[in-house]
Amino acid sequence: MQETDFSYLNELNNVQRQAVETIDGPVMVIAGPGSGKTRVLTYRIAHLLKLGIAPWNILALTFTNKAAKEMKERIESKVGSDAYKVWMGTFHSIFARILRVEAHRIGYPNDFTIYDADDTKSLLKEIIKSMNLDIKTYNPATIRARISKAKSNLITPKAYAANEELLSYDRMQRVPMTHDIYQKYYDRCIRAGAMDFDDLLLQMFRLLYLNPDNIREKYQKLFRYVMVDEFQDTNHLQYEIVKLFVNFEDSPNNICIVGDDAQSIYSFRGATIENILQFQHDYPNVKIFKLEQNYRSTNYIVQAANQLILNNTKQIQKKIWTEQIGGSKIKIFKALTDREEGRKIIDLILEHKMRNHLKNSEIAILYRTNAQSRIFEEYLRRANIPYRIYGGMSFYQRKEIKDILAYMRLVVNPKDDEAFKRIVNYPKRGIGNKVMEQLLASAEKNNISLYESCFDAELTPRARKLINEFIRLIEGMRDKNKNGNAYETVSYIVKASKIADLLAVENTIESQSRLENINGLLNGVQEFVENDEFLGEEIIVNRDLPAYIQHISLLTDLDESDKETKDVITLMSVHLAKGLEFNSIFVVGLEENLFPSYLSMNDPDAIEEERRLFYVAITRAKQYLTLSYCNNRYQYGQIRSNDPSRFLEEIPEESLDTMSALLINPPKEFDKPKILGGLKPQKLKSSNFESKVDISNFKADNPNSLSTGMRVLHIKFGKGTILNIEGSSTNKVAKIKFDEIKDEEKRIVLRFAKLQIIDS
DNA sequence: GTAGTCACTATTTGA
DNA sequence: TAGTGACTAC
Repeated sequence: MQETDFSYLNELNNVQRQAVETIDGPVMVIAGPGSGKTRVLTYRIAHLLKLGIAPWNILALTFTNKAAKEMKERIESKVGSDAYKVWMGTFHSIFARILRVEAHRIGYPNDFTIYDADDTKSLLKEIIKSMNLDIKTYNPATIRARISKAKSNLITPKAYAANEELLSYDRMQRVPMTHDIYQKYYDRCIRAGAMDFDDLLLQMFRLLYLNPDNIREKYQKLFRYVMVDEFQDTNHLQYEIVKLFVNFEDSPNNICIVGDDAQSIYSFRGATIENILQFQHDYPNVKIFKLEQNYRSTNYIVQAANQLILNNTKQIQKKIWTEQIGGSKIKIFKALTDREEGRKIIDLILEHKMRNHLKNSEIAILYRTNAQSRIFEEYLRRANIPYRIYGGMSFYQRKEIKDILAYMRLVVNPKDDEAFKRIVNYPKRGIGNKVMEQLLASAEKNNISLYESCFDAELTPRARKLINEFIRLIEGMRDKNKNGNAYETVSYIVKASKIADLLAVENTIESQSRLENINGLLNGVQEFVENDEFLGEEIIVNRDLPAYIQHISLLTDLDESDKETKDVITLMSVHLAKGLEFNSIFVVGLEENLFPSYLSMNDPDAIEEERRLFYVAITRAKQYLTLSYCNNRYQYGQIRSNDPSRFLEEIPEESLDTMSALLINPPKEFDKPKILGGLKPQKLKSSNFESKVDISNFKADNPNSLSTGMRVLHIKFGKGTILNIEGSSTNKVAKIKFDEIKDEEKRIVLRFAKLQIIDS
């Protein structure tokens, strides 16, 4: 090792430095937004390495792959490639890796598959139906949440069935059979060699707790230094696992947790701030460091955040501060409708970019629910601003990808019933409900998986023949996998399954893009196969198909982000934005019943969580923060009107740009001045923010008066030129090139379209 | 067994 | 509104 150089410690402020240097015993770091939390964690790990601790003796658990990846890269820049030998990753991915080696000790195959939310729901549905229960009463999504919560609280099916409190709750909810469903679901997962997301934690706990072959000691010895990021987001189960790693006789209790109670926004999935309080109780000699200096935002934003969070009753006292005085005040915009909100925000972004010389990548639009993204997407496209939407449908959730993935899963683990169900008749091979019912009955009778039941189920000759062909297909793929690497297997699957052929024959824009996605998947597999990966003491050379499947099962949309570092505007939910920062942030849809969500309205605790969520939203902004709301919004197909969000009132007046009122609609609408933290109604102008298509003046012309070459206005696409018109009188179709729609011209059916002639 | 139609309903956040 | 499930016709 080179001459040890600790000069990097000088790059830290006082508290940060203490948190980094206190490596022995329990440590708790309470870190406000933008206070250098990641910095502390990365420097701390780098420091441990510099002190000669072996990288594989360090366990660092995060909540997102992205956070782990970023930290690894930052540690690498300090200490080199040793960074990659640190056990660093999400709870789920680290535990999945351990279980891939140890699962056989607790009744699962090491090549277990991971059931995602869809798999779980589909299995629950099957179970509920098989019990002759009403699928509407027993909503699979609700049951899933219930089971997930039970698992997060270490309640096994047996414990559930013995828990009078839970049972009576279920009776009150008129779903008394929930415990039975849970038991059946649990058994079916084992039968299928599958773990859901919660099982990755629960089975990890079981492994350590049951302690076969003294396995617990092995990991207690290995992980000499344990760190947990975003501790406020851990649930009970996660904390219990961490304690099993750390607590043993004569343990030095080298555990460091980092978190911010004010940013706890995941209670819906079982996270509990109680863990932070409990931690102080469990480790009375804990050393606590509070990072309160904010290096991210201007004072207006920091003060607004401080004031806002004071409205919560439950919190650890702290006050964040910044040296960055001055800057832009917070702007608030009001719109009449959700569409107008979209239009205004995009207009504002255009102007904002010009005036402040911002790149697209410095701007983000944040919203409470993913459904809100559509309107912004539409106006961004119209304005020709490149953007990227996170959340919603991710690459690995696309149908074509999940189909291929299902083949891969069945190849690796033939007991995977959910994969089986998905592809047994895709592409169509004449195996329908009838045959499926027989297979299910046979599997149930013998307590075997569906695939296993294929071999000896009694079937009609026709079905027998089809099933045998299917078995041959899958066995062929399995052979391929035995001899080749993951890439070769997946290429073979794509070909042999005939999915690629099917899409090629279809030959639509849709199917083309599906084919491209499949190619993208293949490239991903190849990349995975070629890249070695470190973890622990040795290089993980095992880049096989099971490893790949596991890898992508735990990926999220966010993890794809830096693949293309294009200059685009970011659109995402506030939840996803946690941990990120942007120069300019737009938080939209600040209305009662939306943000805060209507589901939290009657629950003070839930309102506090919504407030923390808003706290997270505004503290993402470095320099510019803009908030908006509207009176009327389309929701579930009807217009609803909501009051402005209570959170707007909670922003201190000193932080607000009163000039932004000039851009708000006429006073007539402005009937609740108190909402804006004391803002008075003023003479207002809205002309700056008219859209390119002014809906109030729009008047469609008779389609028969249209002809080639005319300039027309379309209510959705804006101005354009008619290139030609074809078809008979009632079915006329016009080809129109719109000025602001890139690349293709649009084919517009005149019977439906509303076009106004602006120039003939 | 499959494809197409119609009616219904559930509306948050995510590893 | 959009996605899903049940039902019907082939």
